[in-house]
Amino acid sequence: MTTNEIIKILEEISLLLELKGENPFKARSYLVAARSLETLEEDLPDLVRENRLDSVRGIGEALSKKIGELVLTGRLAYYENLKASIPPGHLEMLKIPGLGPKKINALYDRLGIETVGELEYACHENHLTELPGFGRKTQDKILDGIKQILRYRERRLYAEVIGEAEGLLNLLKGWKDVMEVRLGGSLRRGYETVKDIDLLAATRDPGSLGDSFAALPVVESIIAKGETKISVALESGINCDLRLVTPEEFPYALHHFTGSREHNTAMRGRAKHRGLKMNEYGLFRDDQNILCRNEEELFQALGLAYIPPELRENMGEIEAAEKGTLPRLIEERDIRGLFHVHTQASDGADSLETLARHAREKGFSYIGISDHSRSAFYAGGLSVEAIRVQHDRIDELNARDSSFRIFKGIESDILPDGRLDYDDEVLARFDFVIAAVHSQFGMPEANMTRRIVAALSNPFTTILAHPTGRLLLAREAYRLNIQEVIDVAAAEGKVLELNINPQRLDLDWRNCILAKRKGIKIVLGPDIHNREAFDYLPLGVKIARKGWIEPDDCINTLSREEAIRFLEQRRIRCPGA
DNA sequence: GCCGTTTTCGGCCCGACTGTTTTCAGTCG
Repeated sequence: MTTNEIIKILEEISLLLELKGENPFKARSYLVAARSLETLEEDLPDLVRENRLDSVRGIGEALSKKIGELVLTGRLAYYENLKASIPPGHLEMLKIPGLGPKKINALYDRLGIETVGELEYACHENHLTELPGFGRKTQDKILDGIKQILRYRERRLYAEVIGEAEGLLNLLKGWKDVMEVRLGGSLRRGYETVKDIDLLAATRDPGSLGDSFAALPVVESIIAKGETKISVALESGINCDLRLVTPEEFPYALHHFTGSREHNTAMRGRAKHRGLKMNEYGLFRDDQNILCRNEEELFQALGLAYIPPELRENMGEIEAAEKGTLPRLIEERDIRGLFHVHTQASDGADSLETLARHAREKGFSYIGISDHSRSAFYAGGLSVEAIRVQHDRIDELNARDSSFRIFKGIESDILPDGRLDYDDEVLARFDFVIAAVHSQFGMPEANMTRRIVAALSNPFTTILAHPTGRLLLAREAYRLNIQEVIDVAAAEGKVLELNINPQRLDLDWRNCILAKRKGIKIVLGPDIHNREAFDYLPLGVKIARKGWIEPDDCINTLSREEAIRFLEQRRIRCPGA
């Protein structure tokens, strides 16, 4: 059982406990443990075998035993019993807005409702209005909620939402009553998927601003509207919250509505510990607000360095901010060149010349071309002859312009047995080799891990592309011991790709944190199949920042000369090259 | 279920909005 599967089970137990009406802090403790497992530095089975699991933050005696059982047997009796004690449809019913554990249990006790379908039927039959604590409005809201979960996915890709969010932001910036406005929530934190758009505005006139916002043509319906918060459903199907505060409250509110919830909980705990109270309106000692003009001063007031929004997931950033060991996160202007670019020679839309020109115009100093290898026949993988033709062309272009460098690379399939796709003699001709899995995704974990480890151990491999193969909201990662892959990559001095295609964002940022700690270099790979993909870079950098990546951790920040040297050094180690 | 500069027991972050209520419970973030 992989660590990821164990994390999912802990999260599910937390929900099941809520449904059972257990102590909410008990339910939360399972979530805290799940977050800790996400950035575990050591191998989970090792920790279990050596009885050291309870040294992990948020894992005590009971959870240590339960996680141990999962690791060693792949099962957990406690979880199975818990699951069996609750109608399976109740978990799904939790997703309906406005329905929580108490109401779900009331529906079950009074009406015997076990599934979303039964609930929908009961609403149509008007049965909910008979229940104490329920009324006509609740019933209508539940029906709407059911329609909504059937109509829309729960989460969207960051890239799918950011355009609309920035559009609204810019619109609000132009309104005269708006003194300041920012994005908050998961969009500001650069989370890979988002549930809604959070906007925060400073104003002296919240009433009229709220009315104007609710009246926007893109607003399909109003979910909730009060003094400080307006929730609406947009025509695009995504929900948007606008929070309204005074300019004085803005810094505290910005921090509060940026989250994450886990980060906020830890921050408020820290405040409380120092005899302070923290909320969206201020930071108070007794009833006296401690003046903070911006987020920097707010962190300072709590004895912390400024924590960039991307890091606010309660994954060690508060401790680092206290000790002054926060990373100097990578920025877009640090990027000097790109690797993982496909041309018309395989499945790219643009020619080598067009891509090189475009990259130069965008201010880059180099690109690394990497078309597909011959086994990727579906993608027009390159024959040995086609490679020779491409290399001649690259040599010509490089000779013509010494200020810009085109590197010769290949995205070589990792064959099912772990070999790369060409003989050593051919592999030795490239400046760099990206190894990637494109077939037989369904292999058992041990085989897939062995396959990728073999590719990482190949001296010709420079980079491992999209290490887990996931497609966000569409396809799970292949079954893989990512811990082992990271360890081998570290030992072999290989580069791991953070593929910045918005659907991939793979390596996952949580694993970027682990890879960085092991000293592994990361490459941002736009996986360019057409010129538009150059626009992936802002999101790619944001996700890299979320993975605690600093300029020195990332090979895209190398200057042209440094990149030449970096790749040359790695080639020298290859036998026969 | 976790955790300890007040603690091995008793806390555990805090407030807005809604709907069904005459003072609050449930849900949400």
